[in-house]
Amino acid sequence: MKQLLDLLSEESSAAFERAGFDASLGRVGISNRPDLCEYQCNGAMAGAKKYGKKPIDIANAVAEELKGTEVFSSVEAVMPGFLNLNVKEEYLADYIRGMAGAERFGVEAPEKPLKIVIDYGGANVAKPLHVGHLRPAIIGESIKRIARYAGHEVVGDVHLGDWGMPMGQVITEMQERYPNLNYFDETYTGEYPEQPFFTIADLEEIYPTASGKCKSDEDYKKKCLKATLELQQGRRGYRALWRQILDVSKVDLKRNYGNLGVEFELWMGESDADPLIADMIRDMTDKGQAYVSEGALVVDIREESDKKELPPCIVRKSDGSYNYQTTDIATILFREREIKPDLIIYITDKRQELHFTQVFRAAKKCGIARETTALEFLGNGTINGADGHPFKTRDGGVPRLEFMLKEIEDKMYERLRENEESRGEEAMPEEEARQTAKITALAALKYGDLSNQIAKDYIYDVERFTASEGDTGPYLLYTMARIKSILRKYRESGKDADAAEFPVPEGRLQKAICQDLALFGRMVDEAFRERAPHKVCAYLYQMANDLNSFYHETKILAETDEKKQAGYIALIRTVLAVMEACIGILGFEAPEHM
RNA sequence: GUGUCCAUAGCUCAGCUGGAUAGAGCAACGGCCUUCUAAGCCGUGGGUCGGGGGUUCGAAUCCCUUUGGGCACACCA
Repeated sequence: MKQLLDLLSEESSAAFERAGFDASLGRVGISNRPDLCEYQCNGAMAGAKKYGKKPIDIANAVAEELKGTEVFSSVEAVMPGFLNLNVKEEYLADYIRGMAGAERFGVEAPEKPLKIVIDYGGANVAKPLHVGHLRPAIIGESIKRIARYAGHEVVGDVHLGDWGMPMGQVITEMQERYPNLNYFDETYTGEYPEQPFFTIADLEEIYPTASGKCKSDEDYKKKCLKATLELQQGRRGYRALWRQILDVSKVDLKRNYGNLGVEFELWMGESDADPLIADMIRDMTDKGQAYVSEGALVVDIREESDKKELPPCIVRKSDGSYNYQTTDIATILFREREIKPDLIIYITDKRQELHFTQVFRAAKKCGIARETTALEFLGNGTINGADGHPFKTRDGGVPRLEFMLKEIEDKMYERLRENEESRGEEAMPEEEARQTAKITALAALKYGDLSNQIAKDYIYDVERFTASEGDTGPYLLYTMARIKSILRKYRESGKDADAAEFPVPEGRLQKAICQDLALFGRMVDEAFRERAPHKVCAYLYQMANDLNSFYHETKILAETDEKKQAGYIALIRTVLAVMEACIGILGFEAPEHM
């Protein structure tokens, strides 16, 4: 269905036309002075020059045309030329009834839905997830869901780091430790064991060890580079070992992403693009797009409009191996062949922007990405500690995701128990309390992250995110738990909460809630267009605020007028449903009770 | 050095394609639990929107400049 503001704009635009002005001036927006009106139109001022009239005269003329419409309850032209509008309660109620009865609250799929690939994992095989993976995962999952809700066809790809130097490092370290294993025997031609000889815990120890040695030991680093190259060139034992490392790692990664409420449709990796690389490189070379420079094969990606000379894109290193620019370009080729997307969105730390600029340009220049495929980089800011520097553990290490989650879950569990006690309630069974704490913790973490703009850094503060007050995830869930509690009791009294009809709002608070509800579609649209989950957060917070004010003032279950009560029930039921949809596209859930 | 992003209340952040008196939360202070979850609600105080210029009827928002900071800048991802 059409968005409320569009409907209001149509009314207003028609009035501009009837008064002899351009319809485009009629755009209606939300009032920035809620004390004066609900909606406003500033077109009279914009049109003053064009028509050589005073803004207020235009506004007055339009206001005259708008009087007596079905839509507005009041229309007022005020100096210097604002058009202040209020909407009829009945109109608003009808609109929301329409929303409530429609699929996805009236959010319509676009005429031509886009096929979108979102690349937001970036996890590396053999390395546990850490702070750095948190934002891409959370943001990517949310953008994926927003895009899907907006009616597009979307798949998320984890795009595992399974083909670069870290693989060579792990293999090298294993070879150092267990040189006699037949994986390392180049003359061996038999089968390799089915079961890996190592666990995820081993990998988590081996990789950092190898990585550390590389920094201090040149010879060791050379071995790693060599192993990487040989792996990529297909050395049999290495491939077998690599496959096992991959399998062990994937199980662990799936579990960890799962705990974050993050799911990928595709578990592709850099290695999946590998078979395409040789032909791709040959093609680039044949066409003269790639040439040798300082021993490496590069693609020039400079453009006239550049303010700065950009370094070329290296597609093959001077030692003959491929780096992540190669695999990223080959991955685009892979996606073009297999998926043919209209849009690929990459979500990674914003520090990688130059890399993606190079990759995108090279892919376009070499005709690997079609003209019509939009390649988009969405760089996220870093998570900082209280000191404003990248978040670290006490001893200066990189915090692991698992431990961060655990910390925040424990915090929520504590709060839950404290609140039960202060309310004098019966304590929840242990298992339920843990589960509730888990759900709430994830909401606290994700809301704390997503309520910030993507590109900006933010300060990670467990105390603040889990806080019992303010603009937090728990606050939203608490609001929802309150609604659920009322609905539950209403149903327990034998009444049908779903049968209640949405009421014509009475009073300021109810109307405010209705206005919030009516803007849902616009919010989804905006959140998708601007890739801005924080707009969903802001919307939710506004909604929760208005609902809580209403909640406080109106005793719903004590209401003796049954019809009135049913109206209240319909109101809060609708709010709950919309809030559910919102947290759904943010990527978290609400508990029944907290 | 070059490019790029950022700078809004003591702290953490919003501010919709320029619009009326720049908004929230935290912290501070003052109210509200015999009634649906007080993880709540209501209120008070707190701002030269980093500085300076410009465009405009109108600028936190657009342009220029300046200061301060983050980040990136050929074979690591």
